[in-house]
Amino acid sequence: MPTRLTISDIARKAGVSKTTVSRVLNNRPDVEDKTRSHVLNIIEENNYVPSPIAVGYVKNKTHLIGLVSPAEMHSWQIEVFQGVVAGLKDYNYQLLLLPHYPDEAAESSKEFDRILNNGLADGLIVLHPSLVQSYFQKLSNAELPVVAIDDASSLSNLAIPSIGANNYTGALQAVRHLIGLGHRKIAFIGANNNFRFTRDRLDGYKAAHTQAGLVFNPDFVKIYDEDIVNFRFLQEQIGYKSTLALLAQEKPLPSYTAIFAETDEMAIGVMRALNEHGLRIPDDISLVGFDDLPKASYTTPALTTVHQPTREMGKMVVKLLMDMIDGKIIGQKRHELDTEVIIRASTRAI
Amino acid sequence: MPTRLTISDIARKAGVSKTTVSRVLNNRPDVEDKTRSHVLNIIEENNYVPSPIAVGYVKNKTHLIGLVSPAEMHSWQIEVFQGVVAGLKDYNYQLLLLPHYPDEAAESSKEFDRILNNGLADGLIVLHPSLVQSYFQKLSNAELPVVAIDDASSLSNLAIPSIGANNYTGALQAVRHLIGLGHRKIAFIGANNNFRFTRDRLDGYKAAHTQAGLVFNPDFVKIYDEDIVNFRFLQEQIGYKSTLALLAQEKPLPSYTAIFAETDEMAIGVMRALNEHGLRIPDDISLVGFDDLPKASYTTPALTTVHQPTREMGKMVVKLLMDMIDGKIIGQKRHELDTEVIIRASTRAI
DNA sequence: CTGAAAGCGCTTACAG
DNA sequence: CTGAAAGCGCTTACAG
Repeated sequence: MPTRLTISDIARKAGVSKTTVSRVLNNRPDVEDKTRSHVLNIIEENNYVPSPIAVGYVKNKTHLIGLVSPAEMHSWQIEVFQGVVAGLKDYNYQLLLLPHYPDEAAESSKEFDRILNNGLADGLIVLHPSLVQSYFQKLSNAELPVVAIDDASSLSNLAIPSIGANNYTGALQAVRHLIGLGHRKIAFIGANNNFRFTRDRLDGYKAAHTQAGLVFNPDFVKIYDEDIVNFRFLQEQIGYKSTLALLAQEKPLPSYTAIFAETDEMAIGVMRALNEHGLRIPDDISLVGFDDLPKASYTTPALTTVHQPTREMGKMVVKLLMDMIDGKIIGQKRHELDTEVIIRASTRAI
Repeated sequence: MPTRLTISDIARKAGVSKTTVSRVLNNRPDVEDKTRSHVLNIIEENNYVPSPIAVGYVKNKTHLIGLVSPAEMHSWQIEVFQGVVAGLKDYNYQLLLLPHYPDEAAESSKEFDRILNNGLADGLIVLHPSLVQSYFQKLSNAELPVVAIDDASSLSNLAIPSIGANNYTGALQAVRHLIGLGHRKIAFIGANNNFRFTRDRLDGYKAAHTQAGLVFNPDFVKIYDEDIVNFRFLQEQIGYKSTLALLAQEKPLPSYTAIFAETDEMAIGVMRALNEHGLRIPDDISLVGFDDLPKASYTTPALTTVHQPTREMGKMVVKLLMDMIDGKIIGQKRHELDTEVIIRASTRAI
């Protein structure tokens, strides 16, 4: 096939006008059956496919969904991403990647402008929790349908609908599990609460204490306070450093018998720190993570954690965006999906 | 911004013709400096960005790269994928996902036609080892630049350039590592050799024996022969089942002291089978995998394996495709990148 | 039910 | 150095 066939070629071969071919292509009712099947035959014979770029151009609709994410995705983001891809199966849309490269953080506003003005996508999915607020501001002003996944925007009441796990309940369940095992002194390790999910998980931790009639000890809550530029690479270190700080408080042995880490990556850092101090999991200290990353079942011991329905979240975000594009929905709502505690080998009764 | 500005708006505001604006936009030299800077100012002031779809349409170039992959990517594919994204940073191209959904395998030819005729991408990256031959045939006939990653096409001499790890040398190194530790009887577990990489790894295993003056025992080579429809989900099972078959051959104890598994996923299956039979790694049997997946360092014991430079492969595939699109290269070559044995805890001297 | 014409937002010869 | 006109491959009123 040297040069691609156009609608004119098909019209000529079929002996009809381009208009009629276009009608057939778009399944318009106002075409005689005979004409339609004849044109369809010609199309079939010649293996003709209309140029998507021409169609997109004239219809002002590309059938492309832009996915804004860090260039280097974090394990959790990849899971959601795969859910998005799975969700797209049911729609006649394709996914365009709009990665954000962190080294351009300095001029990130410009970089984000480039992404936003890209003009190629009919809608945007934001899978980038640490996206700067000003960008969300711009997004919410844009005419483009946008939906976010576990984002920071919700903290400032921007008009962007979002989807996430029920982080509050998830944390509540996790800590309840520990309490159910007899633990009474449970430490919390997390990052600063610039993120909605970090805040919610801490709240869940506190609520579990309250509901069980326990008072949590603020000394046992380690919030890593430095600014988190690159959340992906810092998490393990946050877990590690926070645990060291926690251990330094009580010598030689800590009084808490369990630790709830805000993410699995942090939990892995916790494991490393405990290991180095000769503390055994779960014999000396029980440990619960959050996220249920694929690697959570490969740690030693396998990590008890809170499962997030990442695939479902990906699928749901697609459906939501599609509804927005179709004008069926004027979003702005927050949707939360249920979590589940996955009990593995890092927790035990005392 | 209610309606988007067009080049005509800018031309009017600047008091020049659309042609001149277009020249400025495209950095053509034949514009007076004064005119250029004036137009540039107007563009800047109005925050004007040319419609990529219109530009793509008229230039017949979308600046989009299509990535053909399974909808559900396998850990190794994700690593390469991230390399592709990283590689794209240096080019003015964006990535369009062209996932293949396996349930449509029945009519996969049609499904692949849809992808191929998509017409939106200026070039294609195929990250889908089990892609059917007929599709590669079509790809090689298409006018579109295509480059594959560790594909099956090379087996049939199709004219598609490809990139992969040096699987032969990688396997050679892995088995040499075992031989260096004193192992003399080393089993091999792999899948059928419909894939170039499976064949090469087996060849490397054999070569290591030959070069060391050892004869390998064909009874110790377990090739899982059933057709592999969904490589992702079967690997762990292949490792598991093949190990069981291997163990059934010699009772109660095997005479080999090490196993080389063709992939890390298979190695994980091997671990499970050995565990169930009360054989300890590495005390009773040493184990080496291949791929160095992220989870390889989280297994118990941490897996000694062959590292593939997946990020580099991703970057390289982008560069190659860009050169092809620019007409700098008429590919067809196979490129291989070096591997490295990562020694962890699953191997030891005997 | 069908077709001629205009137009989407750009670029590219062509002419000056 | 600059602009008028044609054209890329479709769709969409409009007229019949």
